[in-house]
Amino acid sequence: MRDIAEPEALLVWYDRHARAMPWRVSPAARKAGVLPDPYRIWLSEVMLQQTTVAAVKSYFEAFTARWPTVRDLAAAPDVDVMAAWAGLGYYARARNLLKCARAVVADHGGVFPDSYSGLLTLPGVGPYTAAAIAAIAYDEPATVVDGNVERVMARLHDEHTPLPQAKPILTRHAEALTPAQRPGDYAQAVMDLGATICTPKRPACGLCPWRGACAAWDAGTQAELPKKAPKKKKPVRTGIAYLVRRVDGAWLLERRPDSGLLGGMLGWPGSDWIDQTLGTPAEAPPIRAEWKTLSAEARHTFTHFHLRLSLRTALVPMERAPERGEFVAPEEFRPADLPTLMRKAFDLARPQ
DNA sequence: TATCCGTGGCT
DNA sequence: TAGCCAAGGAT
Repeated sequence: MRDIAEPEALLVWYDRHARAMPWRVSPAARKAGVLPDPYRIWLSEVMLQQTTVAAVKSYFEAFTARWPTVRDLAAAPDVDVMAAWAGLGYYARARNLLKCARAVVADHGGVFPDSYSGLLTLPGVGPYTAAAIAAIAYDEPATVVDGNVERVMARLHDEHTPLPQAKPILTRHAEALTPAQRPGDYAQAVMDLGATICTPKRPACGLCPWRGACAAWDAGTQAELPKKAPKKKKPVRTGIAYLVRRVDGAWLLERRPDSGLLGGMLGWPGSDWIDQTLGTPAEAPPIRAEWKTLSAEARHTFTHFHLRLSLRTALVPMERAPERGEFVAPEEFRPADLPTLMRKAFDLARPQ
């Protein structure tokens, strides 16, 4: 006979095994009445969307050191925030981050809404993030459903319906378990369980506080859950990027359009990127110059395609005016402000 | 509902 | 190496 999964059992486990994170208030401190700053919870949750804790930590520290409050962030220039986000990926998050900060200041007096529905109206805040902020920052019994929770619920209930079709079912299971006591700790506990015990591969069931309640454990199916729809193969696209240096050391860079891939980020001027099967991309030099082609190409994989970027370099005189982009003085140019693809291209082209 | 949107670590 | 995966949201 299988046990019933009890939130209390998970909380006991969490009291002993909660991982320290820069934005987290420990279970002991929460019991003493300490609640985290909603600004820091919001910022961390946006950064954590589809992103690992390890990757987020340094960005979180940098953002909160530079912009300690939502008012500070709301007042920041767009280009500063985009540059600070460079390398973290999914750049729409950074654009929405600013929109959200400015909305909180303009429409909510600089204070984050304390309800799920209020949070859900904010840019870049969806069902998961709204529930996470409500639970963690305000201790409201909101149910968080992220990839960890989906996996834990699929295993607890031995649910074989593939994702994303199974999402509503798994959400109902998660809602049924959410406790009225310590909902903030509980939300973090389920996600910690998924991240450290109920892992995608080789789950550590021997250490799991819910093993006695787990239908997948009983059936021996835990390693194959959750089922997922098969993924499509990524096509290969090719393009050309032009890395232009002026004789004074300035680099020719171009701000990408606000929407679409790498939207709002700095990059090297270039051609369209076309599917490899459609031939080779048309040259699109941003300035008149004598071009050298690098033997190495920049390779980078995005969410839905592989890119092979051919690199052209040139040195141009002071008086030469570009048709696209703007020259950035060497003392103002930081490769770390570029998205990873563009930084790879720079690393291949830069003088040693 | 399906597609678009990054990156780095791990196996 | 190539695929998988991570505290999703917008359209």
